[in-house]
Amino acid sequence: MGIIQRKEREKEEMRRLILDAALRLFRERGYDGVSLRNIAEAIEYSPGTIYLYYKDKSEIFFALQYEAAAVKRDYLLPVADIADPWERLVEFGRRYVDFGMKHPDLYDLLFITRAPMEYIENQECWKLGMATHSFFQETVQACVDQRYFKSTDTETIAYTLWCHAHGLVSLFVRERMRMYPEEHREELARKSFNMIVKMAESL
Amino acid sequence: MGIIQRKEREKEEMRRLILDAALRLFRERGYDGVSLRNIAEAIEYSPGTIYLYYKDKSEIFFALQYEAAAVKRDYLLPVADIADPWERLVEFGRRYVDFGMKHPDLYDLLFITRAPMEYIENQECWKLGMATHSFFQETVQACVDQRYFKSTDTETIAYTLWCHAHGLVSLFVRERMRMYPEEHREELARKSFNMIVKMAESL
DNA sequence: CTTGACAAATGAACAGTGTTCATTATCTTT
DNA sequence: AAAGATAATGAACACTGTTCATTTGTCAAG
Repeated sequence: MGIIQRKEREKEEMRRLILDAALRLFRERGYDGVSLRNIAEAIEYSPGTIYLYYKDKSEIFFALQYEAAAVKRDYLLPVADIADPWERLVEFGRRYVDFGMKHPDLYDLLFITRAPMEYIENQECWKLGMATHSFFQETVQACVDQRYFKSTDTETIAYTLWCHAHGLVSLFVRERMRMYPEEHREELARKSFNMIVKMAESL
Repeated sequence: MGIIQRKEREKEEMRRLILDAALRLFRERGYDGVSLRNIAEAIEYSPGTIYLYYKDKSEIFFALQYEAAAVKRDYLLPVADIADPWERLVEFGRRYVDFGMKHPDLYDLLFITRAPMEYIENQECWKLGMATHSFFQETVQACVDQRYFKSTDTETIAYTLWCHAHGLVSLFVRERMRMYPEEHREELARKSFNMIVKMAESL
């Protein structure tokens, strides 16, 4: 009975079609700048069809947010193999920033866009994000355990580093670096990352 | 000839009425969550009337953004009197964060909300923001001149500190701290601020 | 093959949006 | 009081997210 499987596959392909078009449009014009009719037109279907696959516009957003979280996890996953906690931490940070710079639209989806956050916490996306955050915090804890820092306040250390990385990326993503010439921005970001690493070494 | 003055005053009062209502509504439901009809209804005028005072919705936004920049400047202005550059810098940071925490809606307007940034640069708001940023950078420069830091890369130091402060505030403002219990968030932010100050001391 | 049943896609319709503008009402000046 | 200027209106336009009766397409049974 391969029929229902084929149907399921076709449904999945349709979802992909919708998500790909939606992401491309969101990326270009932002969530609010894109209408469902735009998405429908892009995939050459009628507006009503989309509602057969996603119950409303926000669910498309959540689906994309989940995918963004998955991409981010895959981006960060390899650092788990690094044995030394300090090296693991630095590489984690470097990849976090790198992810944000290379996928500003996904980063925006995950950490900046206003979403009904109360509803999100029950979702898979939240679990994924929490897992990553726990891994980060555990890495900091490992550094603390091995006396890499003078301070032993793991939570504050982790949070402080996150603040810097998030600030770095989100100023970039939301175009608040216009006082720096375009071609210097990336270099400045890299320098700043190296600086916070140096600062953390003597923390 | 008090008439045209009174007219001008009335026009100004009308603008105030619109901006106050708009800010209140934006604060509650966000820029996209508020319609011009909502604003019109709130001030008990017809939708068309608003267009006699602001040419479109985004101009209301820009007016509010300018006011936010002014509030922020007034918030930060007093630190100019602090003679010691290091103390001045720390107090500047403290007030910057404080402003963001106390006026999340204004901070959002200034540093997070997606706005047609290309158009903004010619506006008064941009000048105001640039002046503040220059003051910040000059303070860092003063610290560098007096050998408060080992590093002499003023630009990167200033940017790094800004990244942290902005990350701190924007994670708070956009509700990405839900993994920390509500009642601990402010304390964590304060601890993190103190930590970055300590880190900067040995920079 | 044809038929009947089910699923998928449609597009008109509803209530909302930002914005414009001819019309109406109000106030100022003669 | 009449004429002129200014302010306010609300209907209208093209858009939005969303729903749903209707049409179209697919596939198994007779």
